[in-house]
Amino acid sequence: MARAGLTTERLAQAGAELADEVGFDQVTVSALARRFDVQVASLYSHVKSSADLKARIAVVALQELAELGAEALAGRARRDALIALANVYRDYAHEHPGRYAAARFNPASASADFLAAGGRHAEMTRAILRGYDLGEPAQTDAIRLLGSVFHGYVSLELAGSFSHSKPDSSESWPRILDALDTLLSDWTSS
Amino acid sequence: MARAGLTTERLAQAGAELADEVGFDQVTVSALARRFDVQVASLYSHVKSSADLKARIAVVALQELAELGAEALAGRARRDALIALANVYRDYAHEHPGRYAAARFNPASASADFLAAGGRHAEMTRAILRGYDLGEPAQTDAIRLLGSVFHGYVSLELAGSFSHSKPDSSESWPRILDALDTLLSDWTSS
DNA sequence: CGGCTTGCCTAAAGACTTTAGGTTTGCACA
DNA sequence: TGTGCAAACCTAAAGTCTTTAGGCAAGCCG
Repeated sequence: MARAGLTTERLAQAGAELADEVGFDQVTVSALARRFDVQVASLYSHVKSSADLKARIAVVALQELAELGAEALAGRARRDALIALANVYRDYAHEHPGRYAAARFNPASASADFLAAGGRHAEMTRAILRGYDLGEPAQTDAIRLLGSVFHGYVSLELAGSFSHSKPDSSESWPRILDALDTLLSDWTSS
Repeated sequence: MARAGLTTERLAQAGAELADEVGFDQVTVSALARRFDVQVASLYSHVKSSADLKARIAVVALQELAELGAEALAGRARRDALIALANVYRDYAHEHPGRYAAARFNPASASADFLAAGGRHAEMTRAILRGYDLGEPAQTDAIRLLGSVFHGYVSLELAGSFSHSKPDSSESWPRILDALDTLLSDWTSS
C-alpha cells in the first residue's frame, strides 16, 4: 500500500483547509485521518494531541495573516495603513472563517512559533501608529483599542450579530475606520 | 431512592455555574449529570441535546447581563452611561468567564428567549447613544463600534492578549472609554 | 388505596481521543 | 544488489461523550 506521506506540516495545512470547510471546532483528528484515508492512530506520530493539532493550525493562520498584513502595510501610513490592515483581517476572516477562528485559538502552552507570530501582529498595529505620533501610554492604549475593534467587529459580523439591522455591515466598516482615524489624529492624554 | 428534582431551569442554572468553573466548552451533559449525581440519560428528558443545553445557558447569561445593564444605565447619560454599561460587560466577563463565553454562543436556531435577550442588549447600547444625538446611519455605526470594542476588548483581555505588554489592561480600559466618549461627541458624517 | 404520569434508570450504539505494540515500506549504505 | 533499520502506518483496546429506546418506581390525584 502506497503511503500517504504525512508530515506535521501537511497535517496543519490540511487541518486549516478542513477548518474553513467545517468550522474550526469541528476539526478533529478523526476527520483529518479520513481526509488522508489513513487510520486515526497514524496521525499521533505527527501530532501530540488534538490540542496540539489545533495549535499548529493556529500558527498556520497567524503566519498567513502576518504575511498579508506586512504586504498591506508596505508603503502606507496613517489612514491608508489603518484601512489596509483592517481590511486584511476582515477579508481574511470572511474568506477563511475556520482559519480566522484558529488564529484566535488559545493554546495551553504556546510554542515559539506561536509567540513569534503573535508578536508580528502586535508589531504591525504598532507600525500603523507611528504615523500618529502618540506617546506612552497612549500608544499602548491605541494598540489595544484597534485590536479590540478589528477582532470585535469581525467576530460579531461573522456571528451574524449585525445581520438583523439595516445598513449592511460592510457599509458601517469603512465609516468606523474613518472614525478611528479621526480619533487617533485627535488623541489627547485625557 | 430520593429524586434529584431536575428541571430544565435548574439544569441551565447549574450549567452556568459549571461553565464558570471549568469553561463553557467543557460544559457537557455528562459533567452536569455527575454534578446532580444522576445518570446521564436522565438529563435528556429535560434538555433536547448538548447544543440545547448550551443555548439555555446562553439565555441565562444574556438575561443576567441585560438585568445588570439596565440597572447600570438607570439615571445615567452620555459618558456616565457609556462607562457604566461598559463596566457591566467587563466586570461580568471577569467574574463569570464561563457565562460570558456562553453569552457569545451562537445557537443553530435561536429560541424566542434568546432573541428577546439579544434585543435587550442592542437596545441598551442604543440608549447610551440617545445622549449624543447622532442621526442615521451614524447611530447604527456607533452601536456596532461600541459592541465591537466592548466584546473585542474583553475577549482579548480574557484570552491574555494584553498581559504581555506593560500597562495593566485595567488601566487602558478607562482611557479607551474616554476616547470613545470624545469620539461620539465629535462624530461627523464623514 | 389503586392508578397514572413522569422522573430517573439500565442498556446499547456510535463517534472521538489516546496509548501500546506490531508490521511494512523504502531509503542508506555496504 | 541486497540488507538493515528508522519511520510510517496499522490493529487493538480502553476511556469519554452523545443520544435513543424502553423499563421500573415514586408520588400526586382522585
